[in-house]
Amino acid sequence: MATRSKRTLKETPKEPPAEKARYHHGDLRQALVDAAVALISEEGFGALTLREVARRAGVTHAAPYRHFTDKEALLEAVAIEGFRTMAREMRERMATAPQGPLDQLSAAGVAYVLFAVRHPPHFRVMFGPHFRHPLKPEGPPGEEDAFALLVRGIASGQAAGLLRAGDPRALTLTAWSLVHGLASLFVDRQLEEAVKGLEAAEALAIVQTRLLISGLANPGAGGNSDSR
Amino acid sequence: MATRSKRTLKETPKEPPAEKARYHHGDLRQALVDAAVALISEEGFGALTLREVARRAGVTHAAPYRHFTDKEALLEAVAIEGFRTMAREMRERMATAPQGPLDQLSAAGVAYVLFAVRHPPHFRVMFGPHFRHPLKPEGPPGEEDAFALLVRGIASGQAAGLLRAGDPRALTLTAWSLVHGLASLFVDRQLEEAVKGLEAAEALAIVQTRLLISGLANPGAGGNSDSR
DNA sequence: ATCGCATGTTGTCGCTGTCAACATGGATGT
DNA sequence: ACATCCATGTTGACAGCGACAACATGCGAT
Repeated sequence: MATRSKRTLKETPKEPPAEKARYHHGDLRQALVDAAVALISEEGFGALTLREVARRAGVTHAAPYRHFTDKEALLEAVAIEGFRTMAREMRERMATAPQGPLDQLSAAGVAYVLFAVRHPPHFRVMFGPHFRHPLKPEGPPGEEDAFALLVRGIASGQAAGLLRAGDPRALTLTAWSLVHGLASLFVDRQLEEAVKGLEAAEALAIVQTRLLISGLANPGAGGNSDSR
Repeated sequence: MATRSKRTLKETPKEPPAEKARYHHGDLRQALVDAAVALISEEGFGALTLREVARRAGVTHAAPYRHFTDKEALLEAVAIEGFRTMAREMRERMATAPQGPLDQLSAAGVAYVLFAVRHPPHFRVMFGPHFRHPLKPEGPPGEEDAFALLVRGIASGQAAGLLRAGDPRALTLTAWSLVHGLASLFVDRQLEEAVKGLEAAEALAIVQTRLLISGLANPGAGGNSDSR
């Protein structure tokens, strides 16, 4: 088997890029997470098996237990990776969007939906019925998670007088529900087959977030958008 | 136990209410569905086992295979029951609500959310990652499903000039996403623990649907609601 | 060079999903 | 009335899975 030699370490006296150790395998923990995501994506949720994940990672059936206490712990790692990736993608899209509060909010919402479309296994694990506790997002300290980004977007819009006044928590929940619902409908394939491409999903997400934002706009203000 | 003839194929002199048979057990098929729902509700999704379901129904471990080809088929039966119940609850709430288009739409949305809060196992199975095909709602002929009720609510609102003009499909998707997202967040326990009661959920759903509807209202029309 | 402990392996157990063969009894036709 | 049929339920079996214990290996600190 021409797989990557199990030890890339030979020398590499400089390998502190954080994360876990890399003893025999290299980075089995991450390899298991990746294998789990690929397996869900290819074979569906029912095919997710610790033993198959181990097989794909090239180790025996009990090796995963050195990194995860049980199957649920592996899924939890997938979920945490998903929360971090989602927040990162939202921040990235917001960075390349116009800086007005409403456009920022729209960018956050669109990125939320697109994350789900691009990473269905992660999204399903994050919000699926696989955990006992609600499972907090828990990103690296100093980084805003997806929910915080929405909260900030709503607050900025209200502060600028572009969004209607009122309990910001209610408006935030409206925005969150809309993007979460749209993302869920995409992932669960409830939408007409017409919108199956990534571009179609993006276009739909843009239409929906703009529609919502214009609905939540301050009736007293002039326009519906702050970038045109 | 009131018996009911099994097949409608032969003669069915006086028993066309359809449904399945009831030989030895009575109505094992429905008993298995009920047991599955109770099991998910009590022990969680991971505890759902065909053998445990059979145990709870008082039959041996292979009996379910006389009614369902496999575990997925049992879940499909749960999902179909859920779709029918959801549509029925929505119709019931709409029947007791004011008859204005916007109040009807709001009632449909609130009932959608409340169905999820009241029947989390059904909701999760309906929209979970448990099936290969999208799984069409499929209600009894002549009865509108949940989506059709939302479509009709939007169309009525637009026809009455109470909702903004535009592609009705876009507005319908907005409404569907909002209620579906709110329902999903409730079921997956992503919301603050503050709103854990049924009344709190209902109040929140009412606030959210009204907020959405006022956002989608026709700016040309006078008020936001048609019942006050 | 040595040793310890993290990492990976082997073997095992109970449980599950699924199938085949068998048993039972209610419905059916004459 | 009665023999029969077949839908329903049972028994037994097999492979695969999650999880654990005991064992083996080798990296890294000493």
